[in-house]
Amino acid sequence: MIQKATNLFWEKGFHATSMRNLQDHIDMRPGSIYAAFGSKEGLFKEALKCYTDANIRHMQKCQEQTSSPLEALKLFIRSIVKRQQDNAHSEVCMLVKTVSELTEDNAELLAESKRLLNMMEDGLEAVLIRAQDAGEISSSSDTRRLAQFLQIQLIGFRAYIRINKDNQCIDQFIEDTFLRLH
Amino acid sequence: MIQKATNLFWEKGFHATSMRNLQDHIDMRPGSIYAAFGSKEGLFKEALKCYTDANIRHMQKCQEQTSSPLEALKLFIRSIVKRQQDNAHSEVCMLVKTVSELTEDNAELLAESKRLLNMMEDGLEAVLIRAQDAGEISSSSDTRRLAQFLQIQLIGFRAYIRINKDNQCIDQFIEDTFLRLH
DNA sequence: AAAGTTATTGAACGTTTGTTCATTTTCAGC
DNA sequence: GCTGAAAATGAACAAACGTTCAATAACTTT
Repeated sequence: MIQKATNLFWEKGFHATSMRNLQDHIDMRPGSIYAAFGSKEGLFKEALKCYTDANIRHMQKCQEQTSSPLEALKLFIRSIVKRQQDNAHSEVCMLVKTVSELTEDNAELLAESKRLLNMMEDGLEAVLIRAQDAGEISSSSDTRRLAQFLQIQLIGFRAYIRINKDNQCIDQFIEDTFLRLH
Repeated sequence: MIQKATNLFWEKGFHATSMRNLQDHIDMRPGSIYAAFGSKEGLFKEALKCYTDANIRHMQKCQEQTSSPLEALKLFIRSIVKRQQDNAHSEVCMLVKTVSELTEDNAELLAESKRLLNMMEDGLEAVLIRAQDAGEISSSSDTRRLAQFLQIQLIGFRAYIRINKDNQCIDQFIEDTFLRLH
């Protein structure tokens, strides 16, 4: 049910999603929603959490599929890109979209989105450190910097797919990105 | 006056900017606005044009400041990044923000934003071709691909600054990006 | 200066917004 | 099966939304 709300918020954004839209989409009446979440902002905050949790789970799934941390990272980024390419809506990352949309008028949600994005970056770095321990990348590499680099690339890729859905150049850019990590 | 409207739309986004906000900010009454632009969408479309024109002019200014096309590109990207770092609002590119925010409910504005972003990419490629002619990058380089690459990097940089305003890592990433062009 | 044309005004319209709350329904525990 | 707490309902609220238009003001032309 929070899942459904998350998808609607993700697609339409915070402001363009009305409580009526949500009521229809998750099949709940206003009273119940407000009893459970207090406000539109409260529900949105829950959606941000739901979205981030799903992404962290996805990252873990990727790590379980291979013993190579670097391969897991590639799998992670490739699958996100592929899903966006195949999906009709072709949405960018919900956290990035939120950080882009909101202002200080919704300071708490804005700060929370930034916090979750930095959490995702920490997750990337954790895998990069494992790659370093496994000897897949140089021990002299700055893993924090590499995580920032990957974060920037992924954000850029997803925005570009949103703009030019049919352009298949991204697959090659992903390869190039990982060549640079070594 | 369109300038002022552009700035407000840029900061708050299409949906969060109300016609009342605009009336106050540009000091016009609803009747005049609707006589001139027909609708909120009409005014927003004009704002998109205004924003893009300013960016194209900025690119041209950068080219006038140096005889090296590659140096002009670096100047362009660095100045955009710097402005965003110094500015209190720290907004991402208005066109990217709009593409991220809007759905098929505003199909025309969405398509127009994508079109303008591709126009900007064409502008980047034009300078890259000049760089190629000047021998600054290999004649075997795919300038279309390089333009896509730069576009992706710039979008990623600006999103990252929006998330982590104080993190100064971007300056180094810009240097790295241009090392890769040779 | 009068007449005609264009631009500006701001009150008002019908919707839609986020939210509330008295009422009804649901479901334990006895 | 009755009772009391918990959850769900949906009509209703004030405020804000995008937009319209008769009335007024400001310029042009003669």
